[in-house]
Amino acid sequence: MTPEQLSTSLVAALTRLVDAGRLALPDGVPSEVRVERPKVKEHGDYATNVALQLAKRAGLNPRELAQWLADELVTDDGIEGAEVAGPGFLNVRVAAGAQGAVAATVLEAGTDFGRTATLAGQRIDLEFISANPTGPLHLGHTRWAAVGDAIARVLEGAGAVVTREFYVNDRGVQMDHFGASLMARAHGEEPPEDGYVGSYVSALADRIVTADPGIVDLPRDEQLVAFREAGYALQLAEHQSELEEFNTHFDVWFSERSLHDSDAVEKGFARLREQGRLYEQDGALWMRTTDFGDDKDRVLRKSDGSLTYFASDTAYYVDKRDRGFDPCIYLLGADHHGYVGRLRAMAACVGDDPQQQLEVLIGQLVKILQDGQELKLSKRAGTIVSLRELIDLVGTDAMRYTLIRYPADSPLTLDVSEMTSRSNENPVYYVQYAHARLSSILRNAADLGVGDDLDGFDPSLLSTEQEGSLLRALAEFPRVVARAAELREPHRVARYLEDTASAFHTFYGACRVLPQGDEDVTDTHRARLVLVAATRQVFANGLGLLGVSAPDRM
RNA sequence: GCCCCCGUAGCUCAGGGGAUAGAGCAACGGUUUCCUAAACCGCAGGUCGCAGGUUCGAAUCCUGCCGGGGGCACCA
Repeated sequence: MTPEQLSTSLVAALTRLVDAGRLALPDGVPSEVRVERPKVKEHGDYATNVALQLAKRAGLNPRELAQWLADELVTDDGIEGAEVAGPGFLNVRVAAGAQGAVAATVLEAGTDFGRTATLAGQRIDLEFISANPTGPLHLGHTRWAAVGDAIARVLEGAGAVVTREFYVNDRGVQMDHFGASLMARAHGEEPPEDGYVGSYVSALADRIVTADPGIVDLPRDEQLVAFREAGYALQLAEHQSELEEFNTHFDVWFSERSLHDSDAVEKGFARLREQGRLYEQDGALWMRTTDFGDDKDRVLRKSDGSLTYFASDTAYYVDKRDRGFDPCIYLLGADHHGYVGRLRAMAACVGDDPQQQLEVLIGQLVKILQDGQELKLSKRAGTIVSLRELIDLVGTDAMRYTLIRYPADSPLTLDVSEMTSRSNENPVYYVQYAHARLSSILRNAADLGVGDDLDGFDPSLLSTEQEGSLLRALAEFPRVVARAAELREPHRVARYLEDTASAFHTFYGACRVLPQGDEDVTDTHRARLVLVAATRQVFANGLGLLGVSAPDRM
């Protein structure tokens, strides 16, 4: 019996009470009843507070209503007992057979266990990182890479179709500063005042000159462009290969220039004009974002004829919507928080509902400590902890997991020594180890000729406390994934896996799975092996949602 | 001046109306003739920033304040 099935039984019980005229609910029977896993075992396998919530509306005593529900519920074969407790909680004990059947449910679903249809039909655009191609990806980008990618995986787990996009700001003055800095370094000069000074600039310049020695002899104007374009190409390629190595795949690398090369910007303007949100003043073209709560109108085309970043952003959004995405999700760093208001206003200006089509997730910044001192990250100053360095130091799995297991909207402080530690201080090993241990049992079982197939599986043999805890943990997985997708919070999956790993390790310590010595293979061995196989499946699926590997050996 | 995030164990952080507030790390003690000890078991650790309010019930929701981080505006 899964929590979903219990919830369904409770709704059915409520419906029967209403149909029998014993219960009157002004708002009707709720479509879903929340069921939770109690913290203490005296409170049963599952508990619900539905009686407390409905009693007032129904004009009843909560305990009385809970008792009626209990009486209805126990007519179900899968329910062993139901008791009223406290002010009106209903504590439910599930029959061992019904609970053990969860293992079979998991195995039958296989890699699909955990997938739901809660977001089915949605086509979601998820934009994240979107770093300028003027320097390496750093720790902040690394957080969005891990979290953004995990969000995409979780959304897909809930049935959505997701496109992951990286917006490349390859236009504007920053690019020229970048080109000028590369050129200066190639000539052994200091970068200009607004230039980039990190050591990576010199390294890039060297690579460019090595590949094309004649570049330094070009006229200054041409040379700057040549350096800019060569540097752009190298930096972008580096972003792409590093992110692939970090197990973060983008479906679309969207160039800002392409918006201007096509008619996208004009299409954006046309949309705004249709909506009556465009006007000219002082020689500039404005969007009337104040119609939708922005604190001032925004310039799209300056009086000198050049287009603002916001013009690109508007065109980009319109382009996404024209490609059929709903909603468009942006994952932005807290340093871009001031941008949210005008993005929302912009979406409204083109005729969308910002509550529906546009969603901005603000991620707080990451701090990194080394020897108790904060490492200040600055592309300009060249003090960068880059994605490349992090992958080399910590490894993709540990780095991804560490970043994903915290909610993105909570500020995060990581310690270099802790992150670089490959010891068991890192929770990722705790979870991966569970998978490795499970795999090992299955290998040994194969050697002993004990099958984990479902023929003759007797779920009622999984009756110990530890087996029950583990089964309930497994049954929780689909709800966790659905909730993580709904809230865009993949850290819930990581925390869930940690809890489930604990339940498994405890089970492992208490329950012998395989026969010892010359013992005969019993149905209990076989049942436990089914449970082991099911548990391994959940870890594999869960780690997959985080983009973290599930090793068979450690 | 306004807006957003945060404040929970010594440290890093979960929990975001429900029963006795949790995990990891750090500290202390124990467990391996037996499926992976990267594990398990035990012990210890808390005015959930402060003050009001909402209600059967608040760490959780509302208001105010304090503290930390970030953003916008203003000034230049």
